[in-house]
Amino acid sequence: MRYTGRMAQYWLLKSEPESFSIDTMRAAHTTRWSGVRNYQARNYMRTIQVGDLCLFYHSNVGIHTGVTGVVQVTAPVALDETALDPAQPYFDAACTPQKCAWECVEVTFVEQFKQVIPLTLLKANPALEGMPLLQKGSRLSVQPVSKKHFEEVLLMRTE
DNA sequence: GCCAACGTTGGC
DNA sequence: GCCAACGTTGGC
Repeated sequence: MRYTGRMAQYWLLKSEPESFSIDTMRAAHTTRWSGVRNYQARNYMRTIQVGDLCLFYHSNVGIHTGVTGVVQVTAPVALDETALDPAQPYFDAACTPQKCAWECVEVTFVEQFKQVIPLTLLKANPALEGMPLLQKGSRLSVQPVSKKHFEEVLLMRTE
């Protein structure tokens, strides 16, 4: 798939596949990217716009760690309702429907790579130098990706 | 499972 | 507002 059209911004969304994988994402087709409970990640989320493209990253899975696909933002940032529900793991007692720190966007599945692009390969690619994901200590589950780096990652996929 | 890096909490 | 203690993330 090629990406053309309006000027988009690019992001990387992290998920442990045990809790939400690219397979689940593909099956769901569309989902709200809920559960982000970090202010810096939340701040990035607030600047995400409909049409923006996101690399889908599997974290914390050893050699399977890496970029697994692409999703696209299909609805703007809004209240993360999982913060209001005491039954949810991401419940936040400080949140009310009127006032809540946590927000999320809706994303829609675009593509799943035939093979994961592993973190080791990303790190070995000089064209990805400076990518926030590759910085030491980088833990943000929502982080920006430059157009150059986004396109470079797509060049590394097998499909 | 280890542990470095980072974030949050709370006593003072 | 400082900072020690604690909790979480995530690569390895």
